[in-house]
Amino acid sequence: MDWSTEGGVGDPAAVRAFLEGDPREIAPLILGAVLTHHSESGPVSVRLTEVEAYMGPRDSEHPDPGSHTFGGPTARNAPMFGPPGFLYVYFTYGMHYCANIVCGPAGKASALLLRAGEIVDGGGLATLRRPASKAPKDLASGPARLASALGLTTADTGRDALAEPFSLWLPESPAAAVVSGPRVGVAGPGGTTEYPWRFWIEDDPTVSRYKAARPRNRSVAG
DNA sequence: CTCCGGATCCTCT
DNA sequence: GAGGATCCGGAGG
Repeated sequence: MDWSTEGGVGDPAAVRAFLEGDPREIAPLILGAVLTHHSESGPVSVRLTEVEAYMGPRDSEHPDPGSHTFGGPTARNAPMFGPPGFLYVYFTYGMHYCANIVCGPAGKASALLLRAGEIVDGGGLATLRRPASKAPKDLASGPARLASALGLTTADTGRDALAEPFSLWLPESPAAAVVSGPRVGVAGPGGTTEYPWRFWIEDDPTVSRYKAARPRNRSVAG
């Protein structure tokens, strides 16, 4: 990757080649990249400040018990088994969407969950989509918040993030201070320090606050 | 500031 | 059936 390109790298072929690698190596380099979605209502752009890497199925080279693909292909996770640069968007908790960018060559079933970012364009539209946010830095400070601010839903899963109405620009240079730690909200062994695959820009105010996975209420008593 | 519970339905076993 | 790669508002310190 030619990091000296003025204004960053936006050529889809170059970006897709970059995304063909291991998401754990891509993660610290993709921080600072700008993802844009041109919807009918207008564009919104987010500068990524926090991502998480998710690897492959249990019988693969890099199994990941925290990944949606751990148990193998399903209807939902199908895009993760496809080529890099495409979106994997899933619906969770009955009300939220979260978006990933598929990484690795087709078949690896790895991806980067877009956990947080700074809205750098289309702040008005992002605010309309996220009326609950109390400050601009909170517009995309969480995976469901980021997806909401960008207007992403399961209608977008499987779509190419490197072609209209989307675009992805890699930063002019890698972020100076990137740190890593265990992934947020992942229950079981995949959420431990054995899998320190959450990456974020140190001290960036838009990074989400860490929360460990919380056990659910049991609806049925013993 | 931190902690906690409820919301709400799709997905896979 | 069970539970989730979450968010938000309210209560308490």
